[in-house]
Amino acid sequence: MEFRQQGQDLIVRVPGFSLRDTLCCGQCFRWEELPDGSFRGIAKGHPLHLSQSGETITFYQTDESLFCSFWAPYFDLETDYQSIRQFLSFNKTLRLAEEYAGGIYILRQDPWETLCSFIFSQNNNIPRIRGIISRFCEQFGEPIADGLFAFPDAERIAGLTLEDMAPVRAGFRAKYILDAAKKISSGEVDLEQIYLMNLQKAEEELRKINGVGPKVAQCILLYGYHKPDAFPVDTWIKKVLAKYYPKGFPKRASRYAGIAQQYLFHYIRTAEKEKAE
DNA sequence: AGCCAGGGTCTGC
DNA sequence: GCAGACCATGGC
Repeated sequence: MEFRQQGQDLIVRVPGFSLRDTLCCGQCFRWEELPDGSFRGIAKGHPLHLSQSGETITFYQTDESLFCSFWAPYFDLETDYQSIRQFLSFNKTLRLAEEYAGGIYILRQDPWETLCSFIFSQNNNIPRIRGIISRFCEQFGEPIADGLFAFPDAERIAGLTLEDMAPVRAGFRAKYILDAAKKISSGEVDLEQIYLMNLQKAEEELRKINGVGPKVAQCILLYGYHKPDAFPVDTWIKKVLAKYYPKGFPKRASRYAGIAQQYLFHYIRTAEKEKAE
């Protein structure tokens, strides 16, 4: 990864990285693709507009200090994904998935936002998850920039009633969000401590929250805590496991099982659709 | 109309 | 421990 300032923008070269695949692969729900193919979004209260052309990413209106302290870690630009991809390619299906979806980087998202996002995700589809989260932030988050809202903090949400949540149209998930907010803001569950825990303890801790089961917990650990061995199993991954790994997922991949999972998820959902066309 | 969507809880065996 | 009903909502 190399970068340089160009006027008010920051220009970054990241070979192998795909901005679109990274932002549209289902790990995050708040980035919007504009008609010109660029993306606009907000993370930890920082608004951003960026685009990709070839191996070059342009972070508009971004200075070096914010890039180094926040955006480079957020997009995980310091990690060597080429060697991870090579490591995973020992298996034929993994190699195909890696070749197809290897441009995906695993973001370092905020744990609280990730927790809520994947509670909203249960028994739901990606477009509707995006809509729910968008309404949630518009209703309860601070306006930051034109049309962009911060993700509301747990303390704010803990003070809401189910009635307040109605406009979000989250269905049965609304009560889980309120339970999460109460347990986080009261300190009953400490999101900071989870960074220090191993996978199993971390999952146990997260599952103290109503509406957080194994799949949601693993998503939070992978996308919110950047634990690359977390392995979320949803309906799509179940199909992959049944079809390609009836004897179990290769143990050799377990160190990067979450990244493999993300490649497989994107591969099975989009590559097969393309083939059908 | 019925099924599915990045599931979890609760009940009954 | 494990299957099965049930849970809101929207797109197809």
